[in-house]
Amino acid sequence: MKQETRKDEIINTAAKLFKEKGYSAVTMRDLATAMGIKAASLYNHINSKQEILKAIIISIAEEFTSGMNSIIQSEASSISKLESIVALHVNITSNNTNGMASLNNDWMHLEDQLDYYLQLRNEYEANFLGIINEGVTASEIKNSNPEIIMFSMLTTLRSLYLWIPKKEDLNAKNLGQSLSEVLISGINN
Amino acid sequence: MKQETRKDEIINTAAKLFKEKGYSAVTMRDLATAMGIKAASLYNHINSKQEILKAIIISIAEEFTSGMNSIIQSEASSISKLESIVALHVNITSNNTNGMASLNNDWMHLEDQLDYYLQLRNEYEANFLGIINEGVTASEIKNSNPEIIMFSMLTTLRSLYLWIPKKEDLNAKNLGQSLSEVLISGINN
DNA sequence: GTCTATAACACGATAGAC
DNA sequence: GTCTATCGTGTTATAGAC
Repeated sequence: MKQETRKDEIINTAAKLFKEKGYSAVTMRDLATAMGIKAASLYNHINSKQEILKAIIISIAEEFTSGMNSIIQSEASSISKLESIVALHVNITSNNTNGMASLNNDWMHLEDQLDYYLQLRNEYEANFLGIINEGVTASEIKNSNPEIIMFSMLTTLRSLYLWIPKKEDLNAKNLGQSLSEVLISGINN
Repeated sequence: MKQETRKDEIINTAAKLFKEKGYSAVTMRDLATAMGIKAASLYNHINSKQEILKAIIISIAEEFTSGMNSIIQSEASSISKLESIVALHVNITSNNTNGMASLNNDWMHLEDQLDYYLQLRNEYEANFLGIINEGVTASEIKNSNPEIIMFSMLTTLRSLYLWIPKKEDLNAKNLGQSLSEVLISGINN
């Protein structure tokens, strides 16, 4: 575990504030106050507000891409791959709850890196849908609407950042298992 | 169908812009440009930017409260009530896709009406959870974690505004049925 | 109902002292 | 590494002409 630099501290504090009010509503003065310093002092560690947003979002997006690549290269069943995706979201979100809020809500405020982010997101969704379609072909998954299935799963997983902080008693493994069961097997008797 | 006033036109245009960039990132100049007028002219129809946000969010929140009250007063089964909740979200979101984005993402920028909004939201979630708990007691719903069930369903339903505009071929009734099946019966064979 | 002009203030970012 | 002071610009909103 590398020790946290002052720049990391700024980025983590910013992520917390961005979660509460969104990127546009958080000023550099807000961020400085939360750090206990003056706004001008922030610029000794970072070059711009935009750089902070980029640092938060792109690193997480690349984590998802990397995790998805491992999953699609495995030879597990489609259902098992979906369970791995649930676990991937639970793990990344548990480790960076605040950053996930920016990824979900403030990606459109990326400037230089917007196209790159959208590319990663589109690839991720295409891989996700591919797994579901495989599962339908293999009769592991019901032959209903694959896009509705992906939409339902992915929006639930993307919203985990809102919910994990309230449920600290559930560890990541248990949460992943419970959530997989609800998403895959449904809720009715 | 009452005819659209200039004020309604401003509110609807604002909702569209708020969906794209969020309340804080949309300026009165942006809004005026989208309307084809100058920023100062907006103030002949509305009193403040805040008033626009309030008009968008509170009316939708009250629609949900009203719909939920009808559902809990019915004597349907718990599963049937959940299907009605899905239909409620599909209907409201279909009729006001842009406004749903503000409800989900910009409620924290409400000033005077923030407490009222939070009260409506908390009551809605409590009623939702109550229906699930009833279903568990009546053995209609699996005895797993009711909060995870609510979280999963509600976050999917709250994200419908992102998805409905892309799927104009599906009408509200079909979408509601397909989504109910995925959420209630799961996806596996 | 829309315009031009502008008030009053907040914003991101920089310069230079310590 | 943090500060004070400030630049240039953008922000919501108002005043008053047409």
